[in-house]
Amino acid sequence: MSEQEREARRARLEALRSEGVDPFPATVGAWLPIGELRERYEPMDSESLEAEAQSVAVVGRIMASRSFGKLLFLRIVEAGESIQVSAKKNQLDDATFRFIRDLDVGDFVRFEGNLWRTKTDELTVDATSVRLLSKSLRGLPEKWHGLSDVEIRYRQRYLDLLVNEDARRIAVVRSRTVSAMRRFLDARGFLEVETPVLQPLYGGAAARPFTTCHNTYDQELYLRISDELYLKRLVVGGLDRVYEIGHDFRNEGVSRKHNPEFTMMECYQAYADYRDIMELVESMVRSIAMEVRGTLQIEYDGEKIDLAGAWPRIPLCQAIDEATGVDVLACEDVDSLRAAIRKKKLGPGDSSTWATLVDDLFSDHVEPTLVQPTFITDHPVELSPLAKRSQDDPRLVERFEPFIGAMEIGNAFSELNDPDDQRARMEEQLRSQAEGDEEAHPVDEDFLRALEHGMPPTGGLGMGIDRLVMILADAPNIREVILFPHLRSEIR
RNA sequence: GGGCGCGUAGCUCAAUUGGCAGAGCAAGGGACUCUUAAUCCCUAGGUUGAAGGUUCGAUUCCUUCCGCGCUCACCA
Repeated sequence: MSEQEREARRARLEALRSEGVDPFPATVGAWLPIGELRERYEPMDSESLEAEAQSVAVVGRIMASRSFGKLLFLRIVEAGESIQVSAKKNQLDDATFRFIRDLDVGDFVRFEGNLWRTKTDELTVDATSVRLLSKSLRGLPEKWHGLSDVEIRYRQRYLDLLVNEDARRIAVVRSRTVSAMRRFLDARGFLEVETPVLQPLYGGAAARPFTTCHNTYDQELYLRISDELYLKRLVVGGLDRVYEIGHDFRNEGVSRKHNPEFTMMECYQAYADYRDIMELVESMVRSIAMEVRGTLQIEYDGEKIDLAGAWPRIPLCQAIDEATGVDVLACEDVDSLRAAIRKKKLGPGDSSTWATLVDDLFSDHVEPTLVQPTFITDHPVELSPLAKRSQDDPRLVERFEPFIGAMEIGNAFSELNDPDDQRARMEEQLRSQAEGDEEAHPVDEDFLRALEHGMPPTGGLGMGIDRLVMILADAPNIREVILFPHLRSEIR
């Protein structure tokens, strides 16, 4: 039973206490990082180590132990680096030897000792003294097969991180991705800002929000679905280049690509348009990939992906035409487009509006093919209430979405700064909301007032950090790149 | 939310047609001074996710519920 091992460990804990040993001491004492130790001593052979005869101190968590009666080998890990520790009965007093022998896998310890090499040439710290740093009361998952139960891996991520190298690797890739992104944006003169998560009105994306309530103000609030409208207010206020990295919350289903709470980077650049932002995305992804992976040729889901160079720019309607033979721009209304879809036998075409039919065609026939980095540009205006109209075709907007690995990793446009057009589009959204579209935006009068004060021509970008990390870490599921992904409550 | 699948010891997995729930690792005891999945001997460890039902008998068949996965819908 699970109790069995825990009782044994508790018994040892009590035994230590009764001997006057603090199982959870406050101080550690000086120690040498294992990584540094390896760097310094790995090149040295047995004789030079012996000649050096210098005592070292290491700390770490015991991950394995093997006993030969009068000789013990332990493996300790600290900061992802590990080293072997030996304890020899004939070189230690009885109490110290017994103390080391009775340590459990999982305990944190500090050893002092001398370096030597075993018969198999392994660099090893031969312990001369030991100090317990923290007692572990539960065993680690199995050492050979490891931990593969997906539910435990997500719920008890600390175990996953301890025993599965890949979990640790992905966490590192994620951290480095975010810091590389910050460095890139900072270097381009962007200012990192923070805007409200709790908002009286939500907007900036097509999604249903989470709702909450402020008790003392008796005020209904929404967890933000995007940062967009606040960041644009800052551009109105003269912060010409701003970005924010934070969580957005969308009250929708979960999938391989969707977590209800996810990390978004949004940036806005005044005096720029969506073409400038395309250049920014190409440069940023290249820069991050070089820092994180050291190469622009990566593999995702078994496909080789080349992040170098300029990415193809394909207008959305053209991409649909090429994939399906349906020229959506030639179909003036819902009915003619639906007729064209049925004529090509591309499915029922049961969405209710022209724009959503276009969206469906794209999702079904184009998106799965966008494995190499690609910009899909010039979306229908109905799908993009916050983007500026295209100069060439008023039915389209200056917008693009970068795709990698058949996954949309961002969304960008020349920001709509005409307050009257913006008002008209928001009111259009209101009408579709009345018709049952639960994801339509409400009208944000405060935002419209800001636009009336004047916003410079601005290019804006939102990028899904989780998905970018999936690409860079070659992770097939968004839950692998989120340390604590959303799961149903364990306790009902 | 729909469909399909899964849930057995701390971990990884077995269990014939419905017929006494088992192994390896981990744990406890013992042997062992060169292991790195150490080896060898012994021991203990289970409400088979939960609750019902069918049956002489259920891990196995049925129903409901809980959780997880895949998938569709939703969703950028």
